[in-house]
Amino acid sequence: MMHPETNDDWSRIRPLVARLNSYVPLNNDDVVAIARAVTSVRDLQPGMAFVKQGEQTNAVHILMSGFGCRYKSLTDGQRQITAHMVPGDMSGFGFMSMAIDHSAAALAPSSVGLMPLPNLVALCERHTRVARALLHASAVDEAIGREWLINLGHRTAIQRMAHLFCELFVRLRTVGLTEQNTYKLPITQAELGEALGLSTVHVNRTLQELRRNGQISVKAGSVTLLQPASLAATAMFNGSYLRSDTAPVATAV
Amino acid sequence: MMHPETNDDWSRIRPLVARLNSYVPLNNDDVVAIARAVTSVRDLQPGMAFVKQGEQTNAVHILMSGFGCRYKSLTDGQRQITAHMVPGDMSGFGFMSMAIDHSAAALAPSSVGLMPLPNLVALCERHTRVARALLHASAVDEAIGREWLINLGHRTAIQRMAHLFCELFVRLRTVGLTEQNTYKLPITQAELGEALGLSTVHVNRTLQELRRNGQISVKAGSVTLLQPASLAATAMFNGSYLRSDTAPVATAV
DNA sequence: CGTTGTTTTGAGATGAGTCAAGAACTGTGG
DNA sequence: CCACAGTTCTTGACTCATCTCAAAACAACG
Repeated sequence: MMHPETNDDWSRIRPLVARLNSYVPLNNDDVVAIARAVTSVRDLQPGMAFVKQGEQTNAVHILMSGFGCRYKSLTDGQRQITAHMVPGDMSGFGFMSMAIDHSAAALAPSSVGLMPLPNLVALCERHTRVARALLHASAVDEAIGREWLINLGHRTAIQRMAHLFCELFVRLRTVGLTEQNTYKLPITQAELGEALGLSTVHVNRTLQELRRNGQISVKAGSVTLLQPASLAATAMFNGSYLRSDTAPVATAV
Repeated sequence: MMHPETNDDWSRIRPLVARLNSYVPLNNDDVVAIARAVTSVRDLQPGMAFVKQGEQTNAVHILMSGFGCRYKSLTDGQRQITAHMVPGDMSGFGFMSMAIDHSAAALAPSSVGLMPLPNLVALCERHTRVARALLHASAVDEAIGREWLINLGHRTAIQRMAHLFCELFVRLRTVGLTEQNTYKLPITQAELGEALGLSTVHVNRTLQELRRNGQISVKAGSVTLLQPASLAATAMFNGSYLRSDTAPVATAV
């Protein structure tokens, strides 16, 4: 008979653990408990939704690998992406007896784990640190949403895009998915536009401008921040909202 | 010696209770416990902040009366309002050991109550219904944020404004602060613009258009929805994200 | 009745959208 | 290994929603 904690289980929850651990240091017990609370994991192709608007859910979805997003479909057939999901992110847990107002889907080949609500509750009760880390994570998610609001409300196309690249860099670095200043971003320009509230055409032109400025390079679904400081400056990016430390003014990127 | 529950205490938490009760029916015990968990109440003049970016807090703030907002200040001196606060709304509770990323202030003369974190925790532990209602409320707050993202990302000026007027109508009705199709909205056009991501000038012109269409009337800080259905249509407003019922497609407004 | 903040109007500038078409990939089957 | 179909990316020309600047009308308030 096989033990539930295989190597596989471990690597699967690594991003989640990395993220939570960045907020509240966890011990081995905590990590084992998290691994045990995740029941099933399923693989998704790009475009497949794992949370659907209007449904009710009794489990929390955790992105284990790949890349995803939450979005709302609009009446005119368009959609607005309201958040990106990187490995270690989970869908909010405030939707118990409520029809959920948005959908979530994979943007790249991904795997998604399920943590049934009872497991989550038990996990939080027995592992205070995990509970605090989860609360912290959800506070950061909210803060990200607020920053997006500023993006759409006050920033120009180039600022928005630069800001998104900075945000994703920091988030992916937190879960150990960056190499130097490079990370995988396997999404189309159209999808970028759906998140940034820009037309595909304008996304393209804006990307060109960032490349022309020597601020980033994009090839084969990978983004490299060539001049992180300059990029952060044009984005008016200050990463402190993504961090747990209480430093009032954090260094750029 | 005076009993803690005076008439005053009761009327103060009425909006909060109304809101929570709309999500999960509460009994008298629950209500009394909520009233007791609120320690101090303080009055604020327009413009005064009660949550400040960068601070840490060990209490939740509850707007008892008046009108407020959360916002982020930008480097260029502008600010983006990220959420309106109507009576019964509370500041998120995910910021325990964390520097908060935004500020909150009164937009009209308001009173704000404090609920220390220990009280909140005890309240949730002993009153499951209240805990569920609070979670529900915070899920609705998140949903509102997502809808704002769509506002800024995909809707035109007139749609955004119509949407905001619909949203506020439903939210204020939930806490019993509407009369017929009228509610108090004691904020300036400039402040409207800060929420909608529009210049003051354009706010003005957009308001005129809504008036010319006979969709709303605005006088002396009061808004009246003259043609709610028409307004909801131009806004592409569907209020189901504000409600607790699970009806898949709710009626407009 | 002046001072200050808010609303309204006008005119010109511009960032981003739309439409349309061509180029460059990507993967697939012969 | 090539040809083909389907995306995705790129470019150009034109339109338009919204912004900016600037000033006037109005309101509130001591």
